[in-house]
Amino acid sequence: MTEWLTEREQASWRNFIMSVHDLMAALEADLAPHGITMGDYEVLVWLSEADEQRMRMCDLAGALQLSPSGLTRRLDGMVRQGWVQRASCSSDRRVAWAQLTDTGLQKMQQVAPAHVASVRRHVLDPLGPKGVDQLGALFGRVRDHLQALPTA
Amino acid sequence: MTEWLTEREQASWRNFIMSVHDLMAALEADLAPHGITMGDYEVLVWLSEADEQRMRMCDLAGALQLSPSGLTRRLDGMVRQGWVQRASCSSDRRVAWAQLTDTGLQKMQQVAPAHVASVRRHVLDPLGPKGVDQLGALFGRVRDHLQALPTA
DNA sequence: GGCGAATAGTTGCAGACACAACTATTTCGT
DNA sequence: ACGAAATAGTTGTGTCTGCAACTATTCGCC
Repeated sequence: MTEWLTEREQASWRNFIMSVHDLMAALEADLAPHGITMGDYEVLVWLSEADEQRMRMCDLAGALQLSPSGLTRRLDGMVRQGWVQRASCSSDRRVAWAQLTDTGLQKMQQVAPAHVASVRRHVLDPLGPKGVDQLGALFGRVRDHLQALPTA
Repeated sequence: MTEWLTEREQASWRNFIMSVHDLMAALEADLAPHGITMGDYEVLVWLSEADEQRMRMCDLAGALQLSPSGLTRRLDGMVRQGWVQRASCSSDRRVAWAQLTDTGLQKMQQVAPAHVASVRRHVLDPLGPKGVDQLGALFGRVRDHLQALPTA
């Protein structure tokens, strides 16, 4: 309840805040030579894991933590590249399916090893197994806490 | 060196990735009613801690992990609000100082408690002292590792 | 059954940011 | 001491994203 952070708290917090930016930049940079962004890659991953390799736009937006309009435009680009298709839903004509194409699946399979290696190199290896478990536990707690008060 | 992540690794990694987005959004949302963004707030913090409460643009950009042009525009906005001033440097006429104003310092002092409370609420409290130390240690390792290979 | 509310998606618009190109100034090698 | 290279900052441009407004469809309650 104090007004300020302790030295320790401040050091930890800044370590975190400043690492995140560099980390994301490094992952993005590792993926760039393979001709895809993290954003598009994540779409491929979610769709590839989904039932029939397709998702409703709104569910996909939720999974990606993206606004509806943001997803619309991201998908526009991916459709242009032939990685996904839009398909209409017969049972609910409001929804649009985002459907992974064969090309998209191939792209994902082609790029995934590089991304996995990148995550390993920048995060998992430096932290070690113990550290990775800690990471998961810490952010699990943060996540639970955040979801407990979504609109506070 | 495996091609994929283990279940454990995947769970930890996704916990992290998805938490970060929500966490930043929550911090931003807590600050918004006070009429300032995280980005501008961080500028105020850095300047308030700096010698004579001013920094060279390039140093400030580095501290904020922002591109030169990004900082130029952010400062434009903050100058408009009267929180900072630009000043020229007599010893090196290439550099522009970003100088915190009294108004800017007051603004920072006024909103800081809210931000500190927000960080406590969303991160430090859920993690506890042990967790906070772990957080700092983990990202210290990530950060060291990243800085070891800046342009790889 | 029918009308208001909720939900799915897209589009217009504005903001934040990075990269590239440019100017101005300083530093360094010879 | 002079010219090339490095450094500091700004501006032009394009991309990504979110919010607000809008249409279309479905759901729920009377």
